[in-house]
Amino acid sequence: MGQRGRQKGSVGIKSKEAILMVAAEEFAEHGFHETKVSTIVKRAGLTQPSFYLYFSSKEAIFQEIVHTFRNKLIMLTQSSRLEPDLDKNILPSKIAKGLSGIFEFFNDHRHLTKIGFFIASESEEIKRVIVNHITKNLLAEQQDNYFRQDIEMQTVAECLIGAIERLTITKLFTDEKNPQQLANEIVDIYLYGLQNHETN
Amino acid sequence: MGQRGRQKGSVGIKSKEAILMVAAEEFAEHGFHETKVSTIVKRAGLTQPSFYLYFSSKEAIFQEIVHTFRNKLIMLTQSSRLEPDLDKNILPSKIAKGLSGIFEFFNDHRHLTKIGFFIASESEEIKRVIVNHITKNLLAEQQDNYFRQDIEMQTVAECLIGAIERLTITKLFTDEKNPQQLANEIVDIYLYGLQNHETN
Amino acid sequence: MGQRGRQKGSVGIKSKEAILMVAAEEFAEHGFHETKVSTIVKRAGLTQPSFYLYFSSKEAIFQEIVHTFRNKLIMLTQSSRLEPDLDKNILPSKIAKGLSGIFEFFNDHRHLTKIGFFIASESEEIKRVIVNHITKNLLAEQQDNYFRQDIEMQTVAECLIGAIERLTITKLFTDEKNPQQLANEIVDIYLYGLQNHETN
Amino acid sequence: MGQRGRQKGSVGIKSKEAILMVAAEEFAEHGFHETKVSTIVKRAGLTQPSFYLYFSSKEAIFQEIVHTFRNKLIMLTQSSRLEPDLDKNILPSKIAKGLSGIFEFFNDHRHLTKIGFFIASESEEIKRVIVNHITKNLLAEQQDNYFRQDIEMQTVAECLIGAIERLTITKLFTDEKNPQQLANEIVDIYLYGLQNHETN
DNA sequence: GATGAATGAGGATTCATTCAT
DNA sequence: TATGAATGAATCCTCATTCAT
Repeated sequence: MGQRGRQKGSVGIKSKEAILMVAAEEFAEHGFHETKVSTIVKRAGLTQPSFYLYFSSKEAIFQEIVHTFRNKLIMLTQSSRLEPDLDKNILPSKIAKGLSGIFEFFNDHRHLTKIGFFIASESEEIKRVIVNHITKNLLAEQQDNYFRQDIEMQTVAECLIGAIERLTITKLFTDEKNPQQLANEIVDIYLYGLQNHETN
Repeated sequence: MGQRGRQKGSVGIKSKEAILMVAAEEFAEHGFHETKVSTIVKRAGLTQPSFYLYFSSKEAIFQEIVHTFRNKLIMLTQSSRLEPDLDKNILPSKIAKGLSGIFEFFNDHRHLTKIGFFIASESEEIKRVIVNHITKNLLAEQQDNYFRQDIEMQTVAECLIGAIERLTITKLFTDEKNPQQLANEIVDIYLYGLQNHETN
Repeated sequence: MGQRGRQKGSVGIKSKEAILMVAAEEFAEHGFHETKVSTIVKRAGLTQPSFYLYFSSKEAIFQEIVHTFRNKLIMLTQSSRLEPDLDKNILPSKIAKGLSGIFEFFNDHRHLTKIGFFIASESEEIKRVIVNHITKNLLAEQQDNYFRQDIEMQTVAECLIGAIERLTITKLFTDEKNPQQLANEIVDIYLYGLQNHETN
Repeated sequence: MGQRGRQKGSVGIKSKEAILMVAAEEFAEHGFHETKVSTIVKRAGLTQPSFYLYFSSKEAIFQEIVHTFRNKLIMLTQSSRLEPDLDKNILPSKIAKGLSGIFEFFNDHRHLTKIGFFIASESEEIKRVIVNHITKNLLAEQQDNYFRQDIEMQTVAECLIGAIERLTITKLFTDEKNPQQLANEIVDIYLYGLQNHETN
């Protein structure tokens, strides 16, 4: 009621979502080329022409998935800006919270993450988005003297993304550790370093 | 007469190496599926059947490249075992040396690195090899009390690999930084952390 | 209650005519195969299933259009029979009138003409209809001694149709000349020939 | 001997020609869309991939055929320029010769003619080429006073092409008349007209 | 050691058409 | 009278791979 025109009914929406869901899984698991449209539609309970009712091509649905991931990720980072003037004692937990948010997000969207972070050719650009975000936060904190002044923060951000990436694959997606744990460990390592202070 | 059967002469070797070289470049740049045998041989100045004189399949040449990378990498790690009982003061430079060795290696084999580290499906396994190697070294040093006792070294190793990975792509392969610089920065970050010690 | 079953109401008729109109245009412009049912209905403001409410197939609507053209054309030719015993002096204008009638008709039904005369596989047969008609008229006039006796009138008729065809495309449909002009020119050429009589 | 490099051997040439031959026949008989690549190669004794060894697409082979026709036709018209200063008495036979050359050509290349003259979308442009050629010749003769001065020669040329077109289809390709006959009849009609001179 | 020629196998995409509402 | 949703049936085309020389 109130909705008119070529609006897709709920049935169509369901079909489209079924396709998207299956496609994400297939792409995540087998990559772009080894994923067949025929497989996607079969698993979604449809036939090939139906696929083209909702997506103009295999390339298009892949892009749609990548963009979904990218957009969600950008929203996540934007909602997690560190406010300034925080107490130094709670900085670690603040950072941990940000990191665990990312891990949480990855955990909740495993297929999307695999695609957008590891399979898509845009993955480099997507990572750059987060690196920039992290860099910005780190620089602010560095200026507030929370961090050492002699470190290049973009490099740190790259290291962090790398760490996140690896831990996501080897610990998070294998269910060995949860987002909170991973965030804490990263904070611990990156904030205090490996050096043994006691015997220092 | 001294040569029997499939013994490859120098001409054949040259052809094979031409193919391998081009293939590595193509695979590195376009990935496995988007690299066509026809392109490889064309660029190598040969024809398609010749390809199969040297490699049983496209899959096979890809594997050969991946294994070359893997083996070289393993050799590298094995040659860089940290000897025990080192002076704490030179530990950082020792570690940096190991890291810069890795970066050096990656730098010298950019195509292979892209393939073996980012494109091959075995890349996870390959990374595991290095992670294990690094972990072993870190554990030894941890037991020798050089490092904090409360940190899980495998996690550190994963972080390191992630950092190496990212910096390789974003700094090394873009010629922004050289192996030595990257190694030093990593050591600095991971050893001492971001924390501002002075104001601590 | 007075309407039973498939009786088409005025709404349906309008839809059908909208489809026919668009279809004629599309077929005329793009030919049979390059015209898509989806395009027709979209332009007619309807959906694909509606199309099949009025036409059993794409082939069917095409045929309907072709037959419409064919029938109209036959009606035209039948209404333009030359009455016998006409004055020799007005023969040219009589013929011109017949020809201009044809051009007029083509001009008023450009889409139909393109389809029925140039696109439909039945176009040959349709042309034969006119050729026969023209031949009949020519023969009558030939017997009445208005025309040379040593000419095969069917050949003349074929030539005329060819001329009409070409001039329709290149002069009429490009709005370079009007039906009357074209008719006159044809009469002039065919009746008196190219030969220069004065210097003869 | 003397030939080196990527030159196609005679076998390949034969295959390509076989494909071309069959394709011309199929296109001529069934049109572009109803002609399937699969049919062409099957009839040529090959498989589908072989088709793409010689032609980049179905569209491409069609174009190649059309261009072949177009080029041959242009060569024909260029070789048949009417020399000036001819005797008025032999003008008819000169013109007839030119026409019969065209009919001859069409007769020798029936498939090509059907494609290039009736099926290809470029057919209009191709006809324009000949119309221009004929127009040029006619104008020259008109200036030499062989023809009436009060006739628009481009219109005549269009009529001639139309006549040729129709007679080709209905008389030549049905083997009812031969090129010479058709040429003569056209000359007779167009030169002297239908008018009965005797009773004039 | 090399190639001209050919192919098996498969995959994306399109389009006319229909079903259920 | 009309449509959202779906599909059967093709068709073009690609690519790794092989055969015969």
